[in-house]
Amino acid sequence: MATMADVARAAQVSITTVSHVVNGTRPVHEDTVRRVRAAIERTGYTPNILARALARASTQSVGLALGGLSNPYLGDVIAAVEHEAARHDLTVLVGDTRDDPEQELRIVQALVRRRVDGLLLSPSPGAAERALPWLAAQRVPVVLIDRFADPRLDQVGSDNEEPTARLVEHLAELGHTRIGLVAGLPGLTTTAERVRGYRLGLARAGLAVDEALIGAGGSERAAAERATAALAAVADPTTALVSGNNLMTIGAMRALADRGLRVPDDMALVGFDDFEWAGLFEPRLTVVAQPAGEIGACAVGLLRARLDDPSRTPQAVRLPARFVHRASCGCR
Amino acid sequence: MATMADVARAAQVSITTVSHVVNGTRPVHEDTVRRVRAAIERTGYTPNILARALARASTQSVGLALGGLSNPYLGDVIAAVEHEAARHDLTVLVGDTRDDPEQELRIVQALVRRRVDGLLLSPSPGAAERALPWLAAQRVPVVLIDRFADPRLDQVGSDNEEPTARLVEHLAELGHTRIGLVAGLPGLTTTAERVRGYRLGLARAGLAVDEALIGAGGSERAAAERATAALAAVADPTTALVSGNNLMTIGAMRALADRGLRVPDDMALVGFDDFEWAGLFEPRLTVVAQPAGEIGACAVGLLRARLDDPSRTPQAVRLPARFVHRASCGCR
DNA sequence: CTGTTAGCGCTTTCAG
DNA sequence: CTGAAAGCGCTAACAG
Repeated sequence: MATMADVARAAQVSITTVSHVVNGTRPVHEDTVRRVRAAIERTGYTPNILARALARASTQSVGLALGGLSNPYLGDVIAAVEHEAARHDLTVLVGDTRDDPEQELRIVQALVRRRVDGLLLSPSPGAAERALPWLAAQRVPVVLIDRFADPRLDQVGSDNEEPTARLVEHLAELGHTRIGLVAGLPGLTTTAERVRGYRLGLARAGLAVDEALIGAGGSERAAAERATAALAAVADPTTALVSGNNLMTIGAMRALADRGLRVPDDMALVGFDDFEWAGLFEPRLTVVAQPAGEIGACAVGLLRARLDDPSRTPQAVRLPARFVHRASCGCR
Repeated sequence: MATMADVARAAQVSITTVSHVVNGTRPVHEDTVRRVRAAIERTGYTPNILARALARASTQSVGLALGGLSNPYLGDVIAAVEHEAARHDLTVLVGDTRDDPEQELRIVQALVRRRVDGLLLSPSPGAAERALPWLAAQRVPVVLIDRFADPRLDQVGSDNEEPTARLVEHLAELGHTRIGLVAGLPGLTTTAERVRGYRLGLARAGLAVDEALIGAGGSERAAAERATAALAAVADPTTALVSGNNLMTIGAMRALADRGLRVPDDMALVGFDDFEWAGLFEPRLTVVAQPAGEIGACAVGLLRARLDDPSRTPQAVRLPARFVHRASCGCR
């Protein structure tokens, strides 16, 4: 594969000059430019960006470490991050932490070994014990995305409490008094905040909290199926359910369908997270949509800001979620 | 950030020795190993794999360029490729060609600039004019995945013709005589093969081909909606539909629901591609499942084989698809 | 068992 | 407007 030296030889100029025409880093006589470009063409030269990164001590890339890449919400976040990064000539390297602290550490290390300029991380429960301290020791610029974990770091995520409360209130207004929650993984700030929102919503509606109606959905589909089945079977059962994220919503639907319960007639169902097919299911799902695009863009913005001023004081940004009113709540 | 030189100094050994204990590339006295490991610990050393790649002339990474990363089928392929790659200490860099020849070329170039050791590419229509010739000129090892395009390259994909024929025959056995096809993007080998399978299935069932029943679904949801609507409205309309891929199946369902047509009673629907939620829709979808896992693993295998013997003769591998019988075909 | 040394391909002073 | 040369962090002969 052709190198700059090959091009230089072919164009009868120094490597320095080739470098400068490739990067536009200093004025070069236009005839020379032409000769160099021709030589590049002729040799089929393709820059080696590893070598460039080594010499420049910057890879112009950022790492993005998330848990559960197959989650469509995260897909939107990835797309947004890549879009925003591309606008600033940054490449994105993504890795899946699987929300496991050890795997998270491995992924984060892999990214740092690749010398990403900074890192966007959705901290797993346990990040504070493994990945975060390691990153701090390496002095790698980090911004936390989607979930919050450490005020000493820049962080950005959706508002969780208020929108969840709103979901509950909506159900209460429809006359429901036994409203269950399929809650996410304990240890995630998002879970805690959404549970808080659930309690808040009940309180606002003048409803008491029945701890038996808070099911452990584990942030994923299978556990949510079990939790939903349990919630549909308690004494004086629930007539409405709030699900804590998209995967659990799917699980809840599956569990309800399996027991012959129809949504919304037998059980109203609303959830956190919108997803592409939420409007395709029957009935169409009423949900709270996280601002995935804004979150991704904001995260990149925060990282860039920190990159060019490492001593900036850390910010925590909350972005508002959107209530998407469809039919699964029981409204016509 | 600590370098090998820092570690060497801290451990009072040469850089060479540090390199060898880090990589296990030659025997080192165990006391020395201990000293070096301690120094690594102490300095917080993290290897710079860019520098390593530059020195070794190998990045131990492969590029994976696909069209439409949000497609769940491709998600499975990606997971399989990463899994198989990881087993051989290879990292995967993925890029989205959006099935656009220009974007495809850009992505492929970006990957080569990163000096991936080889490339897995799902060729867009038009790859033969842009990306493929460029790659050939660069002499980058390439294996084509999912779609076929050039016998001079290694290629691997699903069997398309026979499974599609099987879908059609199944519908015919159920008594359908007006069977429509929502076909994919022209120019893709997968599309052509599935259309061929459709014709073959009709022939085997003793049914004539009515060209009016072949709709242009464009391989994506929106076009498939339009095509489906049209197929449901032709004179002597179809009573059963075969969809050419997962996205188009979604579009077909949407279009049918919008016109109040129930599956399978008013219109039977079967499709190519299984996807996570195919069993969640009502009715559950009867589909042909591509062997995404095997395809991904095989692609990595072919690339590795070529990497260590560039003069190997190119192989084209067809992997069998699986018929997943559920309810949308109208069977009880 | 360990160290010296010459690169890998590129950027970037410094000098002209 | 152009070039020589030092060096980014690491690997791998080669020599001992």
